[in-house]
Amino acid sequence: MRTPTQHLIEKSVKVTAQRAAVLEFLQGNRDHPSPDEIYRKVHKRFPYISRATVYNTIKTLLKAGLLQEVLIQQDTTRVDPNVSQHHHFKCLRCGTVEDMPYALMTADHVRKSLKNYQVQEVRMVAEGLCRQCR
Amino acid sequence: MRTPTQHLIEKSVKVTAQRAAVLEFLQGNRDHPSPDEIYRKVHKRFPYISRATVYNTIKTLLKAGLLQEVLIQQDTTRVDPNVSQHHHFKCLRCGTVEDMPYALMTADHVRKSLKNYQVQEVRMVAEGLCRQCR
DNA sequence: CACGTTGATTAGACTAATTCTAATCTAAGA
DNA sequence: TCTTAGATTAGAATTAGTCTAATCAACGTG
Ligand SMILES: [Mn+2]
Ligand SMILES: [Mn+2]
Ligand SMILES: [Zn+2]
Ligand SMILES: [Zn+2]
Repeated sequence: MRTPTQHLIEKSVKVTAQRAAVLEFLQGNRDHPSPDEIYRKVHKRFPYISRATVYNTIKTLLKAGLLQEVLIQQDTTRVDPNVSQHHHFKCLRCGTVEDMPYALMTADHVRKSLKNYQVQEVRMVAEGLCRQCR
Repeated sequence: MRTPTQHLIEKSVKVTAQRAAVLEFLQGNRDHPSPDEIYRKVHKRFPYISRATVYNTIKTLLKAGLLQEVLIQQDTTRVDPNVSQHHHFKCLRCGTVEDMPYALMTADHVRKSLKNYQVQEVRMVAEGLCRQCR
């Protein structure tokens, strides 16, 4: 299991304590957190980090392919350390966001129906009640 | 073809010149505009309307079922006078958002694969290049 | 068809998320 | 170790959207 530092080096990203701390938090997280959630959590263990650095680091990690953005709600960005292609399910009661398999709807499937377009990606969000909430 | 005023009366929404102007603009629009785009366009013909009223009117029309929100980009809301269930295609070059048929991926399809969840809705966004841009 | 009530409109203050700025600091290659 | 390009920082600026409280107007009632 590679450490956050090893991931950064692999991607030729300059290693700093802040970046490693953000990446370490993200790698153990399945909650699709917002930048502010990341800031508050990392800030507890590393009180010197600033919000600007969290935003900067998110951009750096996005560019390096270590992170992706998920479009789940309008008011705030949520990020996802699972960079594989997949879809999402959002519980309308408790708000949790879970992963769903990409096979449910692939870009290829859309291509078959949309001949005149060049389809590169497809994202799907299902909404309803999760196992706990229904 | 019903007028904006007739639509408002049907939905028991108090008719005002501002609401009719916003609804008239929206009904002739397939661009999934943002609140600010609505404000700027309506403001040209109706210079007395305020931004607050545009936001208020959007909420009123959403509640009345004459409008829906589409989650397409993070930075701003986009609204859709097409209130039927459907999906969207966003062109990565020119930014236009077009409608896609709901049949491509329905809530029923997801239900079959997610037995433990109670799926209420499903939204899909495909991205790529449109006919003009590819 | 004037009246009165209830709800709509308004400008501008406010909030929250994000970006920018410019001074300071530091990772890492030479 | 030295150097420097790039990273970090606090706080200001920006932007989308909400709130406030004063004014206005739609429309049901008489
Ligand atoms: Mn995910
Ligand atoms: Mn649409
Ligand atoms: Zn739940
Ligand atoms: Zn295009």
